[in-house]
Formats: sequence, C-alpha cells, structure tokens
Amino acid sequence: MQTEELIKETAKNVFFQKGHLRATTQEIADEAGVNRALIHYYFRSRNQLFDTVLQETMSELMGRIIGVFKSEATFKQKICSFIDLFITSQYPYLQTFIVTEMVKDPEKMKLFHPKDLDEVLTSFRKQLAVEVRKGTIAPVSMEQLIVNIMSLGSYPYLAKPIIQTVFILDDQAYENFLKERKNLIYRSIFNEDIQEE
Amino acid sequence: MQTEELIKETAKNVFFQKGHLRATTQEIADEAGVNRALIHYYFRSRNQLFDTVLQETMSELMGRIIGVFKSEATFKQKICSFIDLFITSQYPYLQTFIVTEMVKDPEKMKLFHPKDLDEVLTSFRKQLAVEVRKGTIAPVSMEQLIVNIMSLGSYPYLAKPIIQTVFILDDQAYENFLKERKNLIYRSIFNEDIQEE
Amino acid sequence: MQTEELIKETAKNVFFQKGHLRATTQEIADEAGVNRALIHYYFRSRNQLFDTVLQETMSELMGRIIGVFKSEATFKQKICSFIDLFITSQYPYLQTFIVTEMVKDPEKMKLFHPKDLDEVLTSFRKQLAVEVRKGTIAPVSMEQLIVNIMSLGSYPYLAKPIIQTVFILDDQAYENFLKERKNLIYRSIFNEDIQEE
Amino acid sequence: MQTEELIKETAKNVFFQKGHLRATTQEIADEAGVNRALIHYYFRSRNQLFDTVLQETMSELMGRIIGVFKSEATFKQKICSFIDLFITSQYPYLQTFIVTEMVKDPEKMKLFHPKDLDEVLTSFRKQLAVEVRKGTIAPVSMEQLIVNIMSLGSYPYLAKPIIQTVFILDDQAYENFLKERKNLIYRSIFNEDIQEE
DNA sequence: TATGAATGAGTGTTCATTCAT
DNA sequence: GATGAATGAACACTCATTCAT
Repeated sequence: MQTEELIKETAKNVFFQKGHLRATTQEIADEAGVNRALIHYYFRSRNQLFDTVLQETMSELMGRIIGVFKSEATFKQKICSFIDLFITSQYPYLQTFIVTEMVKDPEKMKLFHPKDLDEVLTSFRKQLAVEVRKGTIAPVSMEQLIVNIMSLGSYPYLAKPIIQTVFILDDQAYENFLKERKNLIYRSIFNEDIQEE
Repeated sequence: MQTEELIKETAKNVFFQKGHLRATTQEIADEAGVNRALIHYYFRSRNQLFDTVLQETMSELMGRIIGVFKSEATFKQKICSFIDLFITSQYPYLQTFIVTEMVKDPEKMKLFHPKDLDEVLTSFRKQLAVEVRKGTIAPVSMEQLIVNIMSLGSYPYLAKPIIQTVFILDDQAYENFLKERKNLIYRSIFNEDIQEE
Repeated sequence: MQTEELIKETAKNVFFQKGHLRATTQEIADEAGVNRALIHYYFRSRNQLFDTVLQETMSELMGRIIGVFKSEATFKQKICSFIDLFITSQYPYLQTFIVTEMVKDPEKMKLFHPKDLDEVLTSFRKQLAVEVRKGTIAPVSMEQLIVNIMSLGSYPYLAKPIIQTVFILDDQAYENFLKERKNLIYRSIFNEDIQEE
Repeated sequence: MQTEELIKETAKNVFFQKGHLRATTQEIADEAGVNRALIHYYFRSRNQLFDTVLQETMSELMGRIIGVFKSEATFKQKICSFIDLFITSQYPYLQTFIVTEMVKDPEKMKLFHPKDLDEVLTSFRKQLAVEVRKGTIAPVSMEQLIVNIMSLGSYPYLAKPIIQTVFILDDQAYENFLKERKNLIYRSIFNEDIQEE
C-alpha cells in the first residue's frame, strides 16, 4: 500500500514540481525506483494516474484556499495567508499543467469545484464590501482582487525562465527577487506594509 | 520558399494560438496542407522547427517590448502600451510553451536576450526613478514593476480554466472580466484611471 | 485439494463450453473465484493447465467413444449412440480448440490415443463388414463411416455463425434445425428412420 | 501499392492457410519481410487488417458459392461443384477462424451476407423441389442438404489432427483418405457414382 | 521541390509468472 | 494453502526521421 503512495507522490513531484508534464510512465517508474508495470497494476492506466494525482492535488489546493477564507482571522490576515498560498506553492507547475491539459478537455475542470466554495466566497464577498466601505481597501470586485493576488504570486514562478533572461538574474538573485514580493503584493492592496507580530 | 514560411506560420499558430504544444509533425503538416516529409526537408528535425519558430516569436515579442520603451512617449503612455502587450497577446500560449519547454533546457532562453535590451532597460530605470521622485508612482524597483504588469496581464490567460472554475464564469463572462483589467492594472500603478484622448 | 478440481472444471467450461479459447489466467481465476497465483501454485504454468485440462477432456471423450463401441448393443444402436456423442457434445468448442492448438504442435495429439482404442476399432470394423454383407448398410470403410458421422454431427456446431448468416436463422430457428439432424444422419446411413422403443 | 497487397496476402496465408489465427503483427511482418510499422502504415491497426482480410476472403468465398448456384449447370453438376468448393478449400482454417472470432462478436458475420444470396438460394430451393419430385434425390430441405455437404467436405480438414490420431494415419494416408471422399459424398446424396465425362 | 514508402526507437498496456509473507 | 505485490517479456501502436524517386 505504501508503494501506491510512493508512485503517486513521485508522479506529483515529476508533474508539478519538476514540471515534466509529458513525463512517460517509464520516467515516473524510474524516478520511483519501481517497475513500469506496477504503475498499471495500481492505476490501470497512465491517464488514471494523471487523473488521480490531479484530483488529489487540486483537492488539497482547494482545501487550503477554503481554509484561509473560512478562518476566524481578520480581513488583512486572510489576504496575507492567501498571498502565502500562491507565493510558496508546493507545486509550481500545477497551474501550467492544468492550462496545457485543459486545452484538450476543459470540462474536466468542473470536477474540481468543491461544494462549499461558493458559500465561502459569498461570505468573503460580503466581508470585502464591508472593508471597502471602511476604506481599508480601494474599491474592487472580489474576483479581480483574488485574481490579482494569484497573478502577482504565481506568475513569477511560471515565467521564471523569461524573467531571469530579461533581467539577467542568476538563481540566487531570483530567489531574493521573489522574497521581496510578498510585502510588495500586500502593499499593492493596502498601501501599507505587513504588520508582523 | 513560400512553403517554408507557410510551415513556420502554421506551426506558430498551432503551438502558440491553439495551444497544441505537443503537436506532431503530422498535425502541423495537415494544418498547412503539405507533406509531412517537407517539414524535415526545410527544418531537418522537429526540434529545429520548434527552435526556429520559438526564436522568431521571441524576437518579435522582444522587438515590441523594446519598441515600447524606446519610444518618445510619456512614462504613463509607455506603461499603458506595455500593459497592452501582455493583455492582448497574439499568442496566448507562448508563455506556457516557454515555461514547459525551458524546464528541459533552461540554457536555451539565453538565446533570446537581445543586445539592445540592456541599454533600453537602463534608460527606463532612470525614467522610473524620475517619476518616483515626482510622486507619479509609488517607490518600486523597475524589475518588480515590470513583473507586476506582466503578472497581472498574462496570468489570467494562463490560468483561465482555473479561474473560470472557481468563479463559475462562462466564456462571455470571462471575456468581460478580462476587459475590465486593463484599467484596473493601470490604476494599481498610478491610483488613477487611464486618460484617453 | 478441491480447489485444484475447481480450477480445472472452471477452465474446462471457460475453454470448451464458452469457447473462450484465449482466456487469460485472470479470467479463469475470476470465474473460479480464486487468486490468480493459485493457478500457478497448482499447475505451474498456464500451458500446463491447458494440457491437463485438454488431456482430461480428451480422455473422457475417448472413454465415451470406446464405451459405445464396447457395449453389447446392436450395430444400429451403436451408431445411434455414436451420433449422440457428437450431436450433443458437452463441450461444443473442444474440437475448435484442438484444431487451433494443434496447429502449433501436432505431435501433442499422439498423447490422446488410448491403448484399447485399436482393438475396439478392429472389432467394430469386423462388425461393420458383417452388416455390409447383410445389406444393412451400403459398403463403406469404417474410417469413412465414422468421419461422416462426426462431420455431420459436429460441423453444424463449429460453423454455427456461418450457417446462421447464410440462411438467416435466429437462435431458435437454429435450435430446431439442429434437432432434425439426428434422424437425418441416421437415415443417411441406413435409409430408414430411427426405431424408438 | 504492391507492398500493401503483399501484406494482405501474407496475412491471409498466415491466418487461413497456416492456421495461425492469433498471429501477431510481428509474425506477419516477418513472414512478409517488411517492417512491423508498415502494417500500421497501410492498415492503421491490426484489427483493420483482420477485418479487411476477412472481408475479402469471405467475399471471394461467397462469390464462388453464388457462382456455383447461378450457373446454367444441371442439378447434379451444381452439387458436384459445391462439393469441390469445400473439399479443396484454399484456406483450410478460414472456417475455424470465423468460428473462434465470431464467438466474441457474432454480429460481425452479418456483414458477409451478400445481397443476391437470398434469391440464388430461393431459386435453388425450387430446383431442389423439382429433383425431389423426380426422384433424383431423397426428400430433404435445402438447408440440411447444403449443411450436409459442407459438413462432409470441411470437417475432415478442421479435425485432421483428431482423425489422424484416432485412426493412426500419417499425412500420406490421410491424403488418400481425403481423395476418396468426393465420390463418397456424392454417393451419399444420389446413391450413384459421379459421372465423369 | 515535393512525396509516398519505409524504418527504428519508444509508448502505454497486458500478461504469465515469481516471490515474500 | 493462499494472496498481494512485483517483474520481464511481449504486444499493438505512434512518431520523427530517412530514402528513393
């Protein structure tokens, strides 16, 4: 039973961490140190491994997102946690993967919409309206706000090769570049630095 | 000689517009209405077609970027043009393509750094410093500013399936969502709406 | 010890009754409700299970054939019983199986020639000669007579799909078609109907 | 274009002459002296090669059958030709093949029922009725008569290994055994020897 | 310049078989 | 005896690539 888990974790890492989206069963098997046929023994087909692994990863991500919004934290704290979610993603290539895969079958995404997401978002929308009225944040729709945070957080991971090339940054310099961004994103929303305590 | 061009253009569209990043030579040949072997006649290998096509597309993109910064326009106009560059990309899947391809061979990107990019950026960095001093824009490094714009512009294209799923937006609604963003991005930089004239 | 028997019987049914001549060990194991590895535990290999099962089935068939000829019945009764043997075979696909398997290794068949078959046939050959002299039956060699009966009895089972197609007969009509044949075969030999009593 | 034909003919021989019904693409390719991938180049899949080859062979067989019945020959001559069709089949394993394949998908056979077969059979049924009235032949339905001939003709080819074993006949002896059968079958129908001229 | 034919390397998948428990 | 896990060999099939014309 732990081998099944090993294959799944290896596949997640190969696909979403290493970004080898077209990885063959052979590559995954090699990486996991198991026989290629074992993948079929546990998952029947490469596609089912894909689906399983994608499903689980998306569930985890959605769970975290919902967790952030459901918490008792203040508005600013929620935003802070949400930024973290996308700035330090466990799976930097997950989103790229989804984009490339979903081109073929966009309907698949619908499976990843959890039941309680809607109410959570509705409640957050109200909270946002309150904060806008209070003047904590400039007027903005919830959708645009959330997409802004995701954009500012994720894109630098996705476009790493482009950005490194344009600005001639080595890996260390890029690391530093990324570190500055959390506070920068926060400031683009609230016009103030993060209050640590 | 025009067949070579035809193949190249077809490949660009298949890869970067349609997002068929793993397109086979057969698909490209079919789409172009030519024999599959012709691709090898002109480009020797599938990889060389890839490289050529990527090289040209990147050159074009870099050319546009440089064009924006080199122009005689005002600072705000430059920013405006730069936003446009990433919001209405001719090749929505180009960046995804780069990301996925560069994972395998990150050194490749170095080929895409044009000679005059550095001086253009240096000059823009000075212009930015001036505007910061003038208070036109909040203090920010040039790198972070540019990456912010690229993030806010490109990411919603890359992550379209995710965003549509989370917020339950159909294609029409998503289109509208995207339209609002240009001004929104501009406002996030200058705290004012775009001045049309 | 009864599991071994269970596997064997299941295999016989799968191969020779259901006609699934290429059945995998998994299918047989599933049908028998046992673990796939057990088949190898008892029979070492799929081929040995095949051989065992074929051997037993052939022995049983040969036993019946010998039983018919060895009995004290009259000549006509023997023929009648012999017809029955091939018209209502317990294993309709046994012969098809033998044909397809023996192509690969024809020597295998020699294992299925029982010791007492020769004497039984010799004795039947004499009985036939007597009946020919008496005029009960038209002159014919024993081999041809026996093959005729086997042909007329078995072939309609083997060629069922062809015959149904040519004459457009559904399963019910084909059933009726087969029922008529016993008397028809008997008449082709003795020019008279079967005397029931 | 002749390679395609070569593959097809090789496949026919492997399947229907040599009786290697489960032949792999590799075996067929080796036999034909071509690369395995060529089979897919011409026929897309192993199944399509099967279907094509089966279709053609069945069409040919059906054509011959119809040809016999459609001819201007006398009743006895037709029967004679029909016997020939099954006694000296070009593809001894064709029928075995059909039997084993059709177990999986009996509906497939329906494709092999030619349009003009029905009228040809209807006309032959009338001719048979006339001959029965004339006393040329003992009363029998057309279906049973035809199946009898097919049985007596084909079965000895299908069951060759069994028969050789039971009667201990070497290949030469079996050859002789088969030669006797044509006249024997004819006599089982008309109670007289074939009139050669 | 263009094409149909041909090939080798590699992919996902199946399966009989083995092994440790 | 019995089982889940694991493996190697084979299979159909795909694809980029080459070659003769």
